[in-house]
Amino acid sequence: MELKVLENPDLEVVASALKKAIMSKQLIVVLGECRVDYEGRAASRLEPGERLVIIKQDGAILVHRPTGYSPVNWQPPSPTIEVVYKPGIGLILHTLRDRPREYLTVVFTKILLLVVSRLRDVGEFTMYIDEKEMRDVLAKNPSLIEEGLRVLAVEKMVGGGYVDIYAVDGVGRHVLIELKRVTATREAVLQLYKYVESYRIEYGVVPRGILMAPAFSPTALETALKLGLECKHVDPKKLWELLKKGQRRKAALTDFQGRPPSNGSHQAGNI
Amino acid sequence: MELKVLENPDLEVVASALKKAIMSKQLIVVLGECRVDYEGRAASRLEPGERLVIIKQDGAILVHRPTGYSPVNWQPPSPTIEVVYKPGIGLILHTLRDRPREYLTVVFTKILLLVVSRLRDVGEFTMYIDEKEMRDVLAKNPSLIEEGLRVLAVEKMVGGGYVDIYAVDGVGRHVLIELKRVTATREAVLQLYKYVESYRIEYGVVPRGILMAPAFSPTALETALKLGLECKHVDPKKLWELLKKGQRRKAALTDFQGRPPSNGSHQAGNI
DNA sequence: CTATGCATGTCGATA
DNA sequence: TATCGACGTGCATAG
Repeated sequence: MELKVLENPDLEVVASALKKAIMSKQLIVVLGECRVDYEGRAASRLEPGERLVIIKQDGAILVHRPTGYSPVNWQPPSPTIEVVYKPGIGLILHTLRDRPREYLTVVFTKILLLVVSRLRDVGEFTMYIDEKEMRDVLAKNPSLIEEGLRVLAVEKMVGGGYVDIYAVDGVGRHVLIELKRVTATREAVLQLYKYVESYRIEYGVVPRGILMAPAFSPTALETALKLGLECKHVDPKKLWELLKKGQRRKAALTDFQGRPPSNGSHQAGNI
Repeated sequence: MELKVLENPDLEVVASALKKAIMSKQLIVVLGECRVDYEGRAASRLEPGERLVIIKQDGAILVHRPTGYSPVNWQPPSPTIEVVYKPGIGLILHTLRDRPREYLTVVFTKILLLVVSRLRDVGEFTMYIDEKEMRDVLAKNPSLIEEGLRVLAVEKMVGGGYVDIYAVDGVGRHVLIELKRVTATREAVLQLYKYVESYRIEYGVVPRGILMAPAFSPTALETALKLGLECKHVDPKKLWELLKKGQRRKAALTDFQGRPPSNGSHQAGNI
């Protein structure tokens, strides 16, 4: 891996190094004293201080202060990054993007460290469970929602949007299920209500509305009660375990395919 | 400013340097090959690759891939960070936080660069205009919303939430105004509708509902029309200019206080 | 401390 | 391309 490190470099030296690094789409890390101006959707100014500035290989720019999760200033991958050294003023980094039109200007007055590199990163990123997977697990195991439930569709178009699960319960009533992976707020209840109302208007039948979430805010519960909607607890962790088990089983099947099972009849009972 | 830079260091050396740096709350930047496991609200795995890992002075951790704005994995400022070197496995960085209970594990198999430093950053950060400021400017200049409007309150409690501006129009009708700094979606309309409904139930009067935003999505306009809510254009930039003018005037007053104004009567006309 | 709503939200999917 | 909804959203604030 290429790696260039300059400690306490001259601003003019950094300027030319930066231009080259940006041109060749390398990763740049700068520790230095700077001030930052931003204008676009909002507008901000950051007075001078020592910061960590990152220019990524796709042109994304992050200005980080020494604490906190989020960058104080940033620009998503932008095509045009300008570097200018002005004696007496400093090293100016200027970026511009359209849609939305926004600019970000970083003016370095002192550079403590410049790192230029190119990272090779093809490692896959997997999120084990998101709302979609929760939905699929529940759709495949409707008894987790309610005994006797029969799933008719996932992501059914109702009115303007899509309800997560569409089903019929044990006594034949239509059921619309909205799913949340985190604590459900009043917003989620209103979203479900919107579906229930749209469904009523469209089909002339009042369906049951079930909101499933690991927890509910008080206002969510209150609103659901008022609107005649049901709240049901669901444990994402449990679904995740189920999903993992399912994947492991699938993996196992793949692993063993073509090999005669040593005790196939015994295993079959569990599937 | 303290600054330690190690290129291609031994994992064991890095381990002790990291422990010391974390103990003394310094800023750490690592370029290296690693894999990452996360489990908490969700769960994820990141396969090996070269990444930029940052440990901030408050214990916040960011794992960045070579492209994109957002970190692929992270942990907000967490009190407990563990560093262990296991020969044959690698350098393990393990962090845990409660509320929510989440852990993040980074396993380095190769370190290309280690930077330890301490940034001094007391520069002030100013955001020129956010929704709150837009609201205040509009409340102080209600004619920008509608001629003859009289503002009764900002952030008035209605039902569960707070409506941005509460006013009475020229013919005495009550008005609820919801404000958006960006393009208003259907969600914003529903939020306003919630306020209007709550108000109707609470006071037995149907108020006007006005949604103000720089732009409206088609579904927002459609939904607003259906629900009898009004959409009004507002230009954040214009409000920002007004705000700046107000602040400049205020600044000017401060600057000149105690000094006899040279042309006070002329200025008064504009205030 | 929890609940609520904003954010330069960002990001992906979809029409 | 614009819109929509989810997010390990993070974050400040009000109660």
